[in-house]
Amino acid sequence: MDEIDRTIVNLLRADGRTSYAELARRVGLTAPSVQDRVAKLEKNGVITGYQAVVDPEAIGLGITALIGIIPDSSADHLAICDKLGAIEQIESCYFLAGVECYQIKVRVPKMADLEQLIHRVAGIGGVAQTRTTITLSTKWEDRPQPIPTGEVEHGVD
Amino acid sequence: MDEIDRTIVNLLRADGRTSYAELARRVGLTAPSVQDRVAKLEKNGVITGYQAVVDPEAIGLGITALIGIIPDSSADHLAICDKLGAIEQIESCYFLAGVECYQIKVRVPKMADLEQLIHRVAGIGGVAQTRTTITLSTKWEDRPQPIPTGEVEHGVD
DNA sequence: CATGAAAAGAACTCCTT
DNA sequence: AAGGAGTTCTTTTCATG
Repeated sequence: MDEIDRTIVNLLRADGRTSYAELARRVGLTAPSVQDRVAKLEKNGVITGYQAVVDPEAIGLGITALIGIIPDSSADHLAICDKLGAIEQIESCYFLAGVECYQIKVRVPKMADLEQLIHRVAGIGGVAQTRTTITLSTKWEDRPQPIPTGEVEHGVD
Repeated sequence: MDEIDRTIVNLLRADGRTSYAELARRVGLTAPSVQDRVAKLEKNGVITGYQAVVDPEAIGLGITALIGIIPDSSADHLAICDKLGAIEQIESCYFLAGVECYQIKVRVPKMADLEQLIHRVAGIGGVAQTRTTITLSTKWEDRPQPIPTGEVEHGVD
């Protein structure tokens, strides 16, 4: 992971469809070399995939909500995660250092869907309480930040 | 936005580098037709971009935190948003229907960076209080959910 | 709105340094 | 780890139904 790799990753985060040829021009290498580097970045788990970024409102998911989840003290967390994972409306799920052990972000078309979803989450075994907050607007999301230069090991080379 | 468009968007969310040729095979059209549809989806704001998905830990951003922000009653929200937007460690920013008007998600290499960041946020004019929660683990993030079929208008065609 | 053909460019593999 | 050459595939444009 040198300066060139960092540049490649930054470029691919800004535009995931940048061609190897274009990347090669930007970093001053040839396409096969860049392809080689990208393959290694993927293999080493630095780049884990590529996604089209979609406007949720444009596909009928106009309502976004954050739900904090408080489990029972004796809750089975593996089971809770499994059950949460099965709910496809949950876009992200964090395990937190707080009373609300989990925070999930959900997207639904209508308020009625949100209500149904909350009941479903609240009904999961081991879930004591939920707290839902509606997002009124998304200022920004998934904004890539530059890779810090002071670097860290990442396993296999 | 018909069934074919939905399939294309779903495929591109799952893998943003899928070629037009491959998409064409999957939806039973030719590459130029698919290219045409994708161009329209981009033009209409359904697809807003493409991103490589990067493992934050692998690039030295091992610490993720959620920060709730409570503003003064008389706060200038445009100014707050501007100041928050200038902080590049903030990956996302939501305006919420709650006491904590904003929730931001930040990523930093070290705890010392988080501390510095909290002070910076707390120092923004109009910010009365912040509440930071460390994420102990990310169960999943940015998981694309299928596009609902009962559809919604999205402006220009 | 989709297709087919044709030209340009990119990706991929192999091989050399 | 990078560059060069050659092959294959894709992208892109354009004319047509």
